[in-house]
Amino acid sequence: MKIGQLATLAGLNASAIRYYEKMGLLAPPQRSSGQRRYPSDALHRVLLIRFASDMGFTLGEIKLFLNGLRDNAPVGPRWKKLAARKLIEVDQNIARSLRLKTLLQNLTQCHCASLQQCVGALGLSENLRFVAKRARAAKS
Amino acid sequence: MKIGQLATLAGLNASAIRYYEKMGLLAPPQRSSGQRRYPSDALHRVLLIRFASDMGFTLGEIKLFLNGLRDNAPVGPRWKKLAARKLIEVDQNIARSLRLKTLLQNLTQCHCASLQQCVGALGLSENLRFVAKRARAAKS
DNA sequence: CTAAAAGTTAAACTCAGCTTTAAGTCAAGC
DNA sequence: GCTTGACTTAAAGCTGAGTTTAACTTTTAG
Repeated sequence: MKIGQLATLAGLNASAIRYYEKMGLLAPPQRSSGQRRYPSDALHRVLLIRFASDMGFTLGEIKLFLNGLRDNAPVGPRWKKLAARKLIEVDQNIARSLRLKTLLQNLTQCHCASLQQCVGALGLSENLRFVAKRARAAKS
Repeated sequence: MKIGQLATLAGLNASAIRYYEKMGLLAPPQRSSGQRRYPSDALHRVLLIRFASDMGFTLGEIKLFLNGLRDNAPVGPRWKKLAARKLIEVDQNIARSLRLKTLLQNLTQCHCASLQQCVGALGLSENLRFVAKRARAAKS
């Protein structure tokens, strides 16, 4: 299979496939007069990369557990550890998004003429100060 | 107030304040022998920018409704429209995150030795193909 | 008075995940 | 055999929201 076909089947650009190879996620395939020729199971591998990427893993993380054969730890436990950590991130993201949603709903439903009025009316000024305080604390 | 104090109170770096000014979100303040001197209400403005930024608005969007006095539309309705649109994005983000959470939970709880086995066992292969198909469709 | 801390600028750098460009080589159809 | 489309490379560009750097000036503390 040539790179264009693989890319089409995976829903990517060919440049993305080459990028994965360069980043060490995809083994360099055989070449036929300079051009890459992929075995058919390469598609599964690429789809797996896309899948993990869609799940929020960085390419670095994906590389870690796809090429982890040289490490001592078995692949399964390491992968589960990664997944568990990502699960925490996802949960935090959900919690944050829910808070944002509440705030946005309040803001879209209020009858103020300006955002500044809204913020005052909804008592968000304290929120603002709190956020700033936390940011200051986080920096020190 | 000098820029450092404003930055500290807002929980930002001074460079961020200068960046906001450069991007047109913050009016250039008075200067005293070349240095910026801010009135006390500048803090409120900066906090407002941070607040909106935390809510997921881009600086471009924030600029739009903070400096929108030259436009015809009143600030309130325009802001609400933006907020409503952002609300949709937030909802999509939540939905996506919830799906990811389910997948990650399944993956962390299964007993496969490798991710590839997991994907097979959980019937995610179809998912992968579906994702690829959607990606192909989205490109055409 | 002097040294350190905080201010100034423009321009370059950061992060991730690619895409685009330029300049060339190879393959496929007529 | 010729054109067109697909492939090759390295290097540069893109996005957003700033940060960092370098070289310099101003303010503040001792």
